[in-house]
Amino acid sequence: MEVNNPKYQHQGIHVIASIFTVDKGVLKVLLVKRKNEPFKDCWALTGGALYNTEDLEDGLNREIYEKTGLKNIKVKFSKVFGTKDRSPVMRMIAITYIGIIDASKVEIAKDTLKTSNAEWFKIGEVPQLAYDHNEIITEAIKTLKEEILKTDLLKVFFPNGFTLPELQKIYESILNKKLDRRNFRKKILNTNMIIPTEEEITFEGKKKAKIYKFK
Amino acid sequence: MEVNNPKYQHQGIHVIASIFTVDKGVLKVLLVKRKNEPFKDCWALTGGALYNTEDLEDGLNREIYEKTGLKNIKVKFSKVFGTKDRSPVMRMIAITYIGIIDASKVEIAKDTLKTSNAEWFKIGEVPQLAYDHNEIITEAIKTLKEEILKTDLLKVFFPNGFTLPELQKIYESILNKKLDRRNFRKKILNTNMIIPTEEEITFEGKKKAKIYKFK
DNA sequence: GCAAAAGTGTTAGGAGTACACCCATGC
DNA sequence: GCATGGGTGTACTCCTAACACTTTTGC
Repeated sequence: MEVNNPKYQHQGIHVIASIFTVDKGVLKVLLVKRKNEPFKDCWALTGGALYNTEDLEDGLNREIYEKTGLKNIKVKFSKVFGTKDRSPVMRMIAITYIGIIDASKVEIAKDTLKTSNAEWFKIGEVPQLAYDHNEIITEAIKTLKEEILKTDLLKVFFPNGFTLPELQKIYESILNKKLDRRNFRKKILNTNMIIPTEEEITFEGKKKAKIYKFK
Repeated sequence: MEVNNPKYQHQGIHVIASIFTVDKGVLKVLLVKRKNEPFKDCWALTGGALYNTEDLEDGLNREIYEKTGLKNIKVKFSKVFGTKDRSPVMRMIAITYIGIIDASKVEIAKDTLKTSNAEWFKIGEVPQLAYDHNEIITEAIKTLKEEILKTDLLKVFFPNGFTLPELQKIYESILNKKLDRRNFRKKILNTNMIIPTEEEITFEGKKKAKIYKFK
């Protein structure tokens, strides 16, 4: 290929993460306010231009760190966005991911080199965002709902184990629907992703609940 | 973003298709021989550098056309390949797709501006390819096996309808395993993707078989 | 009449879903 | 003793997978 062929010069790769949390039973997504053009002062997802020296997920983690101070976020691929006009500056392809963290356990940097604010927004109260980030979130929520039942993404909420009612609450918040307690137990125990411990704890009720852990 | 920042200058996007066919019960993939560096004279998948003026699938179809003469191939997204060293020339991200055509119904251009040959290779007899294309094919076969049961990708083989034994043969060739005739019928009829016609035809047997069509 | 393929039905197991009652505890 | 949430079992449906015999027809 010809490195300087104008037909495909000035292209770049965005790596973008929709970082979610569940806060008091409500699914939220992390947005940052941009300091720079394009879309100066707009809210946006975390992410940015991939460097030549980085693999995709490494670049994404650098971007997340630069814009929020968060380190080593575990992400899962969601979708590719590549329409030719999605960036006003130059041709950018977006490789998008989802991640989930426990907002109560981390400190988000509100002011960085590139951002002037950072907030958790409820799904449904997300403002108009930079680029095609609104569309990216829509797809990210789909991916999240699919992945959550197949993976241990929720581990971040429970470093020291969890009771099934606790876990179910998180599932319900993300899927945005009530689940039957008996069916949830059967399903989650059948996945082989979690194992019971000998410990018990009282969570919301008066009766003790058994503590489980992710494998 | 700074257009001339060297950290993310000279990046590009590959759009790449693993184009499959089934030929006498054998799954094959289309490869072309490259005329140019890098990987001059190597076999490779169809595809190439996306232009700034094109959406992803449009660019892919242009590349397929330029390298094989094939037009309007229906493709499905497979996977993203983005390790930093996957191209020796510059930083390239590959957005990969699968497609399927009936090799007996098309003419593949063997000599083009960019290719000196084109051949169908049996899966398992694919040579060492350019870039990471061997790995791309491996993933593409996975995607193909998943998509084939959910989509009407196989329509291309049967523009005038098909009998269930015929369709089953193709499925078996792609999945690389025998299927039970009764279970296959039940499953495929349940998908609601095909409808029976009033016509019948003899295919391999002596008894007539009913002709179906994709919706 | 027989070889070769087309067509068909039943059963068993697993996953999902709907649903109701008892248990342990704090107050 | 009662309110609150934790824990459990059963029945139905649907999907999957295994499996054997009859039908048609060309030779």
